[in-house]
Amino acid sequence: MPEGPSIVILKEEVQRFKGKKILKAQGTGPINIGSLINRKVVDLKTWGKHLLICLPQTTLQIHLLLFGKYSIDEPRNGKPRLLLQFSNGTLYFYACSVREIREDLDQVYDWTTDLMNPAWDAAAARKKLRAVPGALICDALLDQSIFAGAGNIFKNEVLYRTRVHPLSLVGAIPARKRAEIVQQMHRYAFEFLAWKKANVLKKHWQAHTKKVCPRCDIPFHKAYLGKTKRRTFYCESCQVHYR
DNA sequence: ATACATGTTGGAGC
DNA sequence: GGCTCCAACATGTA
Repeated sequence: MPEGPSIVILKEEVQRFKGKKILKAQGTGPINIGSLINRKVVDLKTWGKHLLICLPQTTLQIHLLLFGKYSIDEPRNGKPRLLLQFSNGTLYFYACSVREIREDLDQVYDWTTDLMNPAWDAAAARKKLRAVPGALICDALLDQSIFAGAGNIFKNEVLYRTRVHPLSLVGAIPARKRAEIVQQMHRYAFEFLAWKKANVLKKHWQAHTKKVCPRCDIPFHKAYLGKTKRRTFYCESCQVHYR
């Protein structure tokens, strides 16, 4: 469910509620549910893995985390974390984090960090990478303050495409190669979006969950690497270890 | 059925 | 005070 492109799809699916008034709201958690009634959805945005439901004066931030689910019109089993009913349908969110943001969104979010946003700034990402030479690249690619919206699939696929070993030190990777990684992160975000929409995302995985390197045919390594200790699939032979 | 998975946070312990 | 590490959370699937 949750990487940035999937949240963009979610935003597109809920567009019909933009401009609509909340007729009924239910939920658990820190939100004052009663205060939502009769307020209008003035905009729908995303930043990284966050869906932002903009109301006058305030914004609801939905993060689906690892297991979050949503549905439109058809409730699922269990109690929704948030339910919003409009004249033209009902939106349900389950097992997600729901927060309220009262500050101006432009103060809270740096839109240039979001891979999916037109404001995405590759040069800024390169600069942030330059600033963390001691980090492992497998951790840096999951850093939401550098690549908002990227997740574990991005990490595995982009490191494989660019032939970079996940344990490479950011500072040891040549600047040109780092630039290529940044560019591929952005490119993969939009390929992910297109493939997910066409229901063929998994078919295009070259490394993630794979057992054998499609390039040289030797077995992939699977390990839980970096500070993030996330599942990593890589080829010791094809991916260069910069250290 | 036990483990694992597209993720983040909050608090303990340095 | 700040950094790091780990437990905790939530749910469907193999």
